[in-house]
Amino acid sequence: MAEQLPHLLRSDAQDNRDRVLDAARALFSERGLDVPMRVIAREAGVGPATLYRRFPTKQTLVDEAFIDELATCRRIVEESCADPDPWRGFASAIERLCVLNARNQGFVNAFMSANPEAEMFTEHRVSLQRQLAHLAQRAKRAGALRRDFVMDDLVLVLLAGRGLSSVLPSSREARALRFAELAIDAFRERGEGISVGQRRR
Amino acid sequence: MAEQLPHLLRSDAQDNRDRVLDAARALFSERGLDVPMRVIAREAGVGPATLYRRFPTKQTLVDEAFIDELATCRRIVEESCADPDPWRGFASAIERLCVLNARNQGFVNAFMSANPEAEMFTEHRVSLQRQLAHLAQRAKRAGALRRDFVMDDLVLVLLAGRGLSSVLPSSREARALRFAELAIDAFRERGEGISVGQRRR
DNA sequence: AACGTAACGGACGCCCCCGTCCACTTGACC
DNA sequence: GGTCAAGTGGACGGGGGCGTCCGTTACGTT
Repeated sequence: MAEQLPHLLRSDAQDNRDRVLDAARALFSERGLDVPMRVIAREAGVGPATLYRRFPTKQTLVDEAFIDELATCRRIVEESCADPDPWRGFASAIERLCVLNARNQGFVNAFMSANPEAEMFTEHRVSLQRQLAHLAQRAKRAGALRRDFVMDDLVLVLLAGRGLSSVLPSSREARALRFAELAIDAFRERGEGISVGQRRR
Repeated sequence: MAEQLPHLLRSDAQDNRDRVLDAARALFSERGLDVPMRVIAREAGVGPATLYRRFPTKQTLVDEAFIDELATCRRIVEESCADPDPWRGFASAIERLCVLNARNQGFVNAFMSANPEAEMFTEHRVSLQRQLAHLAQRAKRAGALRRDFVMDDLVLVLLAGRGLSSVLPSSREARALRFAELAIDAFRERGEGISVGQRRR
């Protein structure tokens, strides 16, 4: 996590850099991406110039700050792929991604849609999307995932999860879990009992 | 819609007021609430001062601009309550509210959470919430709505619907419909293969 | 047509945010 | 301990949004 490439930075510079990243992570997670750079700098106990020297643009800082979360994403999806039960793997991926999104306000915004020029993100995005697609296809083949499921549905749910940002931090996690539960139920293939009122040609 | 209280405003003033409201509605719907007042004024073909004279604060403008949508909300919920089929009423309310939210970017933000001091909104909110609760209870009693449903779930879905703001306007409506479909499926009581839609005891 | 007042809009001040510059400080190496 | 480049933070300029002031315009009434 802490950068330890053959210490090109002076020790105090490295300290400050780490403190800035910590502060950025905390604030981005708590309040979303539109936290002023000054606030991050003040929180980290450095001046604005120091912050800007390490991270020339706000985007750079955002990218660096969320590298860990990105790794978490990959781990979640990989563990889900490793689950022998296709449906449980699929469902647990959704649940854990929802919780992760709820915990980090800014992450989905940073990852999805937002910045098209962040090469690092797009690269990981396509990779993640491929794994998720595989996960979904496996679950569908097992007959557990609704037949009309498409990948866009997953994006829809993940994007929607962003909407519960406004709830107060205390209940945020519980909300995310409930939301995931509902989403998973929505995706579950329901038995042969065909319901009226849903098929709208 | 157009204010016609015994014309206290001069004709040109009334015209400008209407144009401002039209522009505000269009821009808020399309781009969300964080549209600069200047942009609204320019779009309406008036100066900033004129705008601020009619609507002393941005909040005032937002409130006025969304009065119609609020009425639409009420109508949707009332029509759903009037539906003899409990589940269909509940489901159609969700679907239509989702579409309405997708069509008007800023509306949910304006209505939910956002401004606690907008007395007009809060008043309507509690009233709407009561009706929705009735709708839900009726559907639950009919055995069509999942037993563990709570009102917070509905808020969750409506709030989440806000998250699909980022998709481009073209596919927005289709997304909203699909999202509503998923939400409705999530809420449907899954059970003994009973077909919902017609009252099943 | 003339007049008084409501209405208008360009210009202003204020604040917040971004990113940069520069004179001062401090860590690291001799 | 001395040296010096790397590092630091306060101050600056630019941009944009909000809300207001004031000289000018034009409605509508007589």
